[in-house]
Amino acid sequence: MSRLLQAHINKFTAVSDEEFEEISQLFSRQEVAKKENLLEEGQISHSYYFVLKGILRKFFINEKGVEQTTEFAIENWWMTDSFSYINQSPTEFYIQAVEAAEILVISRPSFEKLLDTHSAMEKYFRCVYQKAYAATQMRIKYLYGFSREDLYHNFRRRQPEFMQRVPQYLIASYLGITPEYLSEIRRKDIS
Amino acid sequence: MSRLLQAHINKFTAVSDEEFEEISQLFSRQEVAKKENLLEEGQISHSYYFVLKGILRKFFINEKGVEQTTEFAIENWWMTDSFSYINQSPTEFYIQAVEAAEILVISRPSFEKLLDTHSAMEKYFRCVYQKAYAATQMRIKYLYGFSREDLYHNFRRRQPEFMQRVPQYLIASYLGITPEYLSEIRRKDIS
DNA sequence: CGGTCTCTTGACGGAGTTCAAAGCTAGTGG
DNA sequence: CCACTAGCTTTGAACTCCGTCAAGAGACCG
Repeated sequence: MSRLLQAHINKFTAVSDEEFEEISQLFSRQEVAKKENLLEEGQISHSYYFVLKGILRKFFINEKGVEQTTEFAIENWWMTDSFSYINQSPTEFYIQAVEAAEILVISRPSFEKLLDTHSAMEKYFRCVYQKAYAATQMRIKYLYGFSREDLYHNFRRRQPEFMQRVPQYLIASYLGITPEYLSEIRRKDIS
Repeated sequence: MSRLLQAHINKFTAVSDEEFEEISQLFSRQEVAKKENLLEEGQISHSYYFVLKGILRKFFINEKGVEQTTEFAIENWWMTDSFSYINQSPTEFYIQAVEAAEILVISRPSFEKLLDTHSAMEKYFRCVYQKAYAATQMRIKYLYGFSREDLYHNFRRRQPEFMQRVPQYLIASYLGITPEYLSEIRRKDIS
């Protein structure tokens, strides 16, 4: 059903074709239109998403009513609001498609079953989380140590694919700066 | 040997006394003096630490030569530089005891063995990472959405134990503000 | 006690925001 | 396939939060 997920799992652990066949039964495939919300503030996060194609973003709305993007997910990335998912508490986030996307969805009960019946998946998700955690740690380091301008240059250098596929006001939103200021930074670069 | 770790593991999964006996063979106990470094910039992170008593902190030194604290760990918390630990690359961080501490240490080879021979531990660490990841996600949300002043009030409300046990200049370092500005914020609160 | 480490105070400066308005671009319907 | 509109990007001026520097006041440890 989805070679992409199978390949991703096999990067971290080994599952046979037969086992993956069983695993993939627990997922469903879904198309998401541009700007469609998969999750909205106040809801409880019941699903886990794996991106096959397209881009998702996670954002919240701050006190001033401004959208703050905290995470992008492209092909091969997992996405959910873990906090709401773990505690089954109302989320403070939105998950939205930046561009039309194709995803795999697994519900919480199925996810539990997945982990209980396939011990390889415990390992897989341990690795996925470990990596995601390490990445966020680095992210926090950057948020602290860098000026907004350096953040932009760093982002540009490390994630060039996002620069091309994501509109500028969303990059500003991800970097925690205003579109106006981002525009100013870019002007400096060119001249 | 350590009831604390056993209890923590049993919060997420079930291990018998006998199994825990085996598990605990892989750890060693260590005392850390105040201000002693467990890890220094440029080294490779070979160990994972579990705090039994006291406080550790992780920090890096930014371009201006200022220490930026990115994480505290108290009783029942795990600590390492995951990025260096996973990739076996030189770390950019220091890990230091804020106050005299007592910790459990497990080396990377032992950690691998732990995961390979005790499948319950895959589950345990999957849960630990999942939680840690969710916590960092929230942390990033706060770093974006809040002013430095709000960050302080939020920290004070949510982590009162740290307020009491950690000196103010370290809290400033954790919040990413100067001790001077933290002092100014506190003054406003009192009057 | 004496010295180092921590916390406070105040004047000044700069990075980044806010607000308002104008120029672009891309999608949509006729 | 063109025209129109809504959404995106750019510009500039005023303002604010927070950092820097310098100096003084406590507080803790030997």
